[in-house]
Amino acid sequence: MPRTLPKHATAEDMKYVQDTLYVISGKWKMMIILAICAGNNRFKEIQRAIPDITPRMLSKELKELEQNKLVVRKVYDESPVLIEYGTTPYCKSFGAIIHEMIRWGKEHRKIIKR
Amino acid sequence: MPRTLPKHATAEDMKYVQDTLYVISGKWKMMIILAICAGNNRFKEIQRAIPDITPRMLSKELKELEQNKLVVRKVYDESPVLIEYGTTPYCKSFGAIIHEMIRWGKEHRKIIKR
DNA sequence: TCTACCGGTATACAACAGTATACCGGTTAC
DNA sequence: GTAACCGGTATACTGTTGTATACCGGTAGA
Repeated sequence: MPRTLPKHATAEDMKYVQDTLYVISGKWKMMIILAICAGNNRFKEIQRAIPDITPRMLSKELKELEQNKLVVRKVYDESPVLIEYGTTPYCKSFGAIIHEMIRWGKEHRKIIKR
Repeated sequence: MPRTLPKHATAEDMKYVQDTLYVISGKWKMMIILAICAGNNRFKEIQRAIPDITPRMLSKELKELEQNKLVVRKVYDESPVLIEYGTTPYCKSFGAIIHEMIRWGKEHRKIIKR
């Protein structure tokens, strides 16, 4: 893993970075993913797991996550119909970034505090 | 580098992630950092290097980057006074995340396109 | 029948991020 | 003196993001 800034990052590279940022931007997206990973798979479960989120935001963010294939929405055609959200294997590829962010954020707080 | 999502990420961890996201959020921050890395160290140089940025935004983003110690503002007391922006060694610790984002964004575009 | 849960949607609004446009005082080059 | 560059600031606006609050039809249990 390189520890220097890319000196020759192209405009193309920047687009990729912006894409990645776009996909995870949004106040609740990360929390939603983690809530699902923690076993909250139904709409109301996720809502309860994330105290202050409104159903409107949850609905909206879930749709975006689904479009970006980080989350799948499964409909079980029982009665009453059961809906479950799950993370995709692809979503797990996100792990590296999340861990890097935790590490960097931790470090950052130390740096800023002095 | 772990390739799975953190199953037991704490609320604390989430704060760090949000912090990291906060520091690099902003439409122009990444481009500003890369522009400086590419050798554009003066205000107007950076402005010319990033075609559509307004001086207001450049000023604002530079201040935030300075507060977060990713960028330093050096004043050379010649006449006329010369001001130079530079990235900090700390800023380079960001490299890992940028590279991860480029990699992931590239991958993501493939995934989404099919 | 009444209440409560499910998976959401509708409408209106507030807050924040970003843009457009003009301008500032100081310095140097013609 | 006047034009152009430097490093920005001021004001007003637009656009996007997130919030608040209420509500929907369908199902299940008492």
